[in-house]
Amino acid sequence: MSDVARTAGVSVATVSKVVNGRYGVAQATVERVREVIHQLGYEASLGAQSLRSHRTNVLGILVAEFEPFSTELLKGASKEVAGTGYQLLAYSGGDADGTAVGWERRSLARLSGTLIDGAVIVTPTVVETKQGFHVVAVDPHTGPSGLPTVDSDNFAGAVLATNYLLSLGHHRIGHISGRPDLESARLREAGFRRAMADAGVAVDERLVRVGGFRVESAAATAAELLALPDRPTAVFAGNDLSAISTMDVARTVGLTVPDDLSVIGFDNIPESALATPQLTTIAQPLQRMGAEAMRLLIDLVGGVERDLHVRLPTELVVRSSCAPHTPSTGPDRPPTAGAASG
Amino acid sequence: MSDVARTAGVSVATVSKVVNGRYGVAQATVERVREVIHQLGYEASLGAQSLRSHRTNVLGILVAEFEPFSTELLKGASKEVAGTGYQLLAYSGGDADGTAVGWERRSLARLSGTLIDGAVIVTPTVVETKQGFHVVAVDPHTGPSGLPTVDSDNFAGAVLATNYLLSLGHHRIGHISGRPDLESARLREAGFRRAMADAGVAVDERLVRVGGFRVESAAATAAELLALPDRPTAVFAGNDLSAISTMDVARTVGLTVPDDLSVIGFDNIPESALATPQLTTIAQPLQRMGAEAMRLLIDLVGGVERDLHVRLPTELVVRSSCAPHTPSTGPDRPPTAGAASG
DNA sequence: TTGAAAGCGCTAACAG
DNA sequence: CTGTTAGCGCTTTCAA
Repeated sequence: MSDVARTAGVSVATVSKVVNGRYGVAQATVERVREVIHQLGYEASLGAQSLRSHRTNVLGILVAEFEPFSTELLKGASKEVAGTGYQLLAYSGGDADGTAVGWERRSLARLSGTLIDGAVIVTPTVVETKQGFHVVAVDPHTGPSGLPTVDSDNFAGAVLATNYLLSLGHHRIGHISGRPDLESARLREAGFRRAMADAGVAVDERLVRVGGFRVESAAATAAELLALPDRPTAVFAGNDLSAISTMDVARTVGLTVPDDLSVIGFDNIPESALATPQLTTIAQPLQRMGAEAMRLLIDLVGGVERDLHVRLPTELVVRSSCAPHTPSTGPDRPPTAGAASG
Repeated sequence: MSDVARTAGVSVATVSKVVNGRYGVAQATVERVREVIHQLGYEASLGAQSLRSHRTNVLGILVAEFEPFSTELLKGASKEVAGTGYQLLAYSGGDADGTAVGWERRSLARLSGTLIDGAVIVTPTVVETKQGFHVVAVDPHTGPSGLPTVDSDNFAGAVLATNYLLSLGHHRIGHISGRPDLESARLREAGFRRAMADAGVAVDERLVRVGGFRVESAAATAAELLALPDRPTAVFAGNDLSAISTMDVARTVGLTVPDDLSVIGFDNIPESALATPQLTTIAQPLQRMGAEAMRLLIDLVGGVERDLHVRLPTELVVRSSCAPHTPSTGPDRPPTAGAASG
């Protein structure tokens, strides 16, 4: 900026005024400075600018890592933000294995005082709101209470998934649950149990295990499940990543999906359609969730009064990873003719 | 930081030393300060820190917008960066319609003096390198020359795509080309022409039109192509987004893909498998490209001597959007009931 | 071993 | 209308 000032023969203060369109600068000066700025390709440093002004027109989206779930949100957020005059800054603050708790607090602390005017945080577990700084949570720990939130109807989705499996005649249904600290994971398990109860099918507790929503941990859990003497004939995985992991493990131990094992996921990340076989799953409107979260944040920053909680519907997407339960599928059932249907 | 200093009964200078692990602080003081930092949940402001120290351990990845192409790169970059001690900051600096030229220069100028130690820029057209700041380009304007670069073998991929269409018996093949300012787009068109020439098939210039790599512009181009009295029987689209757009347009004008029109794309973004019908395409190893770009950047920042250009292979992914050319496929025939096969 | 002071690039008050 | 000055939160001499 001092370069610009020197070249244009004015002070940095004047340049600053021109850059920020403040009143009180002669038209001729404005034009001269503009010209120099253009020539020199000057652009204000985000760091310095925000340090001083506490307003940057940059909105943050904080994630642990850039995986399919968060990048889908990002696509939606990006579309929503286009044309609003805000820019988007996505920050990945998780560490190596993505398990470190507290990344959300750290990232927020690093960016919030400066740099960004507000933030969307993806699957946060603990976030104490700094006052005067706006935060929106997507799929958080605490559920609807507390922070402004965007999520989907996890409970209903889980019921949908479980009922679908039941309707195919499955009874020994396993559930690989997600991160126990996430409300969504708890609701999915609760939905699973509700649907089973409503159908009068007892849940075998040995078939319900934590998978943690991540590829490696879910694979370990799936391996345990499938090694059981009376293994499940169907698995409802807590998310698509776990489901895809489960299918991989099934293949490894010589099981064919969906003939020997039906698998259903949750999320409908694009990767679920790329899996072999293509994954049947419960769709969350991921991009829309990202967009809604940004909209909510923009409204908050702009002081717009509005509903602080957005819940979007889920739906069943039938692809090829589930099949009717047949006698030959079950390790424990005596042969019965015909496919069951509910 | 002054809060911490006050609470711990020391000066901010001392706190800074503790935070940065500098020598010359009594062990007892270190522990006391650490304790306070922990209690207060203090985290240094990225903005202020970088303004002063010019080293942040944050690497940037600059994109025009978060669409499927850049988010795939992001996934790869995220994995590569995990465990290196760097954090990833993705910045979307494009404006509303994503067409504004110069976003790369602006974003770079805003972030480079401070905030990030180096950057990967996705599909830049013009970038003047500031010395002392490391930049890696993915799929750039200028091709291999100039900046350190990561790209894929666009020419070979285009030949692959065209030959595949040719092998299915198509002769009237259209090409919806990409952004003329991108080397990749030019190479894809060149590959198309080469393959056609090698096969002794003349290119009808009316069937080669700019689509610009984006959904809307490609749709307009596709509409023109399909409205031609002697429309093509197959289209090689410059990227998957254009290809999917083309399929949408085809449906709109009553054409069935692949029976009436074969479509092949380029990129293999996850969305291509979600399209109906599933898109046959040329795969670029997108995530690997993102990872390689980060690796290259990390090496540059770390002063490692290495090859500054990485080119990765492309491959044909056959799905369901292409079919053999049959007489009934031609536009000059009256519609016939029944499937066009045999 | 510690703290006072200067300054990173910028903006905001105020004086000229 | 313009420039001088102070200070955002931090790091870094340098003196105590």
